[in-house]
Amino acid sequence: MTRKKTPRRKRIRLGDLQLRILQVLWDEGEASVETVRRGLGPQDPLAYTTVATMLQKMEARDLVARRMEGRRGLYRPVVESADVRNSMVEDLVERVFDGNLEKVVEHLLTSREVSEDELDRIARAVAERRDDDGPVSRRKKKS
Amino acid sequence: MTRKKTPRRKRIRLGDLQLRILQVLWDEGEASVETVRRGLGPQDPLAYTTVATMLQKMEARDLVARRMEGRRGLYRPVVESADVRNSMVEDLVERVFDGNLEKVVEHLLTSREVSEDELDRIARAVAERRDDDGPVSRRKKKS
DNA sequence: CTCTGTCTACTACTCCGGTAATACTACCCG
DNA sequence: CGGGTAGTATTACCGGAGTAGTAGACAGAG
Repeated sequence: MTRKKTPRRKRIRLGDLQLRILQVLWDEGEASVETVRRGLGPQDPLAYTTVATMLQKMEARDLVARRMEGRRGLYRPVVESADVRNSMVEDLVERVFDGNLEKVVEHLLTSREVSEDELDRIARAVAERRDDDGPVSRRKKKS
Repeated sequence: MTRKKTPRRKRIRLGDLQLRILQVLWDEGEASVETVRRGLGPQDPLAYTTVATMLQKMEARDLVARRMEGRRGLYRPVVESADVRNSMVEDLVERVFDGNLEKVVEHLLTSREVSEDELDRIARAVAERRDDDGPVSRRKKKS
């Protein structure tokens, strides 16, 4: 594939905490360590320094960026949520389902309780996707 | 019947190698270290001991079981592929998509190149699933 | 100007996946 | 019989995630 259009097509693999932190940052836009810490939820609160350390590590890996405001650091996500999701899904599809998309969907449908409702919406999404793209598969969607 | 067969609903999280090893074992049924090693593919072959070590670790974690045949160990998968897939998918859906199934499907549909063909098959799967669910059980999920 | 609380920086430690070298053991072959 | 071969067991090491303590810097309260 080698698409030059996307510069950093690096597979991103994140741990739990990192992901949760990013989620906070995506919500918040920019946040101090304390804000992030709070954003992680009240249950089983982490030490301030834990969050700080993690953020540092993530900065080192260019997952987030820091901007100093006075002597306070404000963190901002560098990677986009879509990219991360993408990476992780791709990763899974590849690792577990051998890259086979249908297998995944099928699995999703059979392995969980799926409500009529959900089924409906999914069907609709598929249909939409279908005429949206017309009978052409190789066309790149330009939205 | 006591409690050996207890449906262990434990989330399984596996690394790359572990997953690949399991895949071999699922295929093979039962395999020696060497067989597994070969099964991992000719490209970038791992040291025998690497595979052996990994298998040991996995045995310790009850992912695989070992049976001695003479002085040779034959490994057999303990976890089932469906369970593992399930775990990993669930994990992802939860971690990344907040448990929202549609989001996943939608993501799958928009983030990759999806061929007509695939769309077709997916649509069919959904439809099937819907039918399937009709007469049998009208179960609603927790909304 | 000093005390106290907040923030960052640095360091440390555990656990696990991955990778492998070494060392030991038993078997088969010539 | 003796040595190569195949197998196991033991041990080690790295990197990354996760968790946190401690030290140092500074700012605002009196």
